[in-house]
Amino acid sequence: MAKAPPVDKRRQILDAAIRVFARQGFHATRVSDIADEAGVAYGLVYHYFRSKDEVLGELFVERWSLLLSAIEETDRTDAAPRQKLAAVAAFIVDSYRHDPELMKVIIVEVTRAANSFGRTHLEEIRRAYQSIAKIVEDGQKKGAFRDDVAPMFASMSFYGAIEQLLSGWIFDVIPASETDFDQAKELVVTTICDGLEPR
Amino acid sequence: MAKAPPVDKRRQILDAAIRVFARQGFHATRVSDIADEAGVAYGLVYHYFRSKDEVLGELFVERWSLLLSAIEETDRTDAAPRQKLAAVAAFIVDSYRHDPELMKVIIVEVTRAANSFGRTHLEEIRRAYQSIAKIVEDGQKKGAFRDDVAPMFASMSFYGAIEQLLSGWIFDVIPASETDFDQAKELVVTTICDGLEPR
DNA sequence: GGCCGTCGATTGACTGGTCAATCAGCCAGG
DNA sequence: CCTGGCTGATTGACCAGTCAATCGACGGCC
Repeated sequence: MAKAPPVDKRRQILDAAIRVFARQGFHATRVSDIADEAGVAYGLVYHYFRSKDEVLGELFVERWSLLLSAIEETDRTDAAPRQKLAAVAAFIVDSYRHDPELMKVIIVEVTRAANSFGRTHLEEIRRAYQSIAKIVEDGQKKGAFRDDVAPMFASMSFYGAIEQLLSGWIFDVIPASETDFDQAKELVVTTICDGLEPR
Repeated sequence: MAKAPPVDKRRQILDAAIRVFARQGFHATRVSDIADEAGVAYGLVYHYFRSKDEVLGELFVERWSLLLSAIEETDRTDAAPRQKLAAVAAFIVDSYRHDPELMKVIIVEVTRAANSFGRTHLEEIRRAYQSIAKIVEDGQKKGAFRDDVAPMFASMSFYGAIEQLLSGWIFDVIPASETDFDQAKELVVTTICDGLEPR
């Protein structure tokens, strides 16, 4: 018999951590909560990770590197700048649609918590802003975007708008249905590129 | 002799808390840190406040109610919708310029930490979004704004963009000089109202 | 004036409970 | 029988919140 695929306990712990962090928040979860949720002994968490922080760090890095690749990948495309922004927005919104718990953890505990834990990852977060800024800068060179707005500034506004929407969904401030997701993707881009005032 | 104005220890504690929270973050500050910074005995903090949370809560409510009034006040004005948004942006940016430490604490520990502490104040936070949404809705009725964007959605994008800029300043992701502040006020409004694409 | 009682403000040592992290071994598969 | 994934009781540190004691301003009373 082929040896039973050994359940990957490390993965099991990470997945359990997503659920528990999403439910209780990072600070309020004890390492024993993670172990219990994973159906694993307390000590095993420390066999695979040096600390509770490292568990969260791993979750963040896993997903953030995907985002970084997605942005940079998109930028290499020869699509119109506006389309590139649309692709980035779609990727982030779809990430949330696909795995809301993980995105909640990343946004709430890392991205928007740069003071405590996130400080460690500021460099990676900044890199995402920078990549989006590059798309904007490129659009300006091509005359597709007005050039009186600093690219980094536009990038922050764009990303900030998206993250605020995710936060709204996460905390039930605004409704979150499938159609809301699709509209959101489109409307962020419309808002940022066309503006609120009629053309 | 008029009796010397008794130093208001309560205020002294609140002001010390702003400094310490801004420096170390809420979770990392011990109540003794606040007391030390205020030059006051440990127990006195508990004389004036029921808990460490209540200290932070007080700081938040004090300032957030100002923001709320400012937005609602602005809305009562008969200025153009775009001008109203500009006024709101200016108020927030100026709040940061005037007292960066307090704004850092509010944003990092409450507004962007809705999971842990901020949950208690979700209602007040939502009210700010709602008030901004009202300005947008009004603008749509007057034909000043396109009406195919949900007001609440536009509001979240607008506020999210501003908050992201403040976060950028707070964590030194983007430079923060006096001229940056002034430009930011203007550019958020330009971006949101006119869009990035040339007219 | 001098004395005393009251009461809120202030002090800081102490307690109780919580958890992250360690570590001494267990056991299953080779 | 040996290796290393796995176990979970234990330890040690940390800290929020309590509380009993002291201080000092003020007013009433002789």
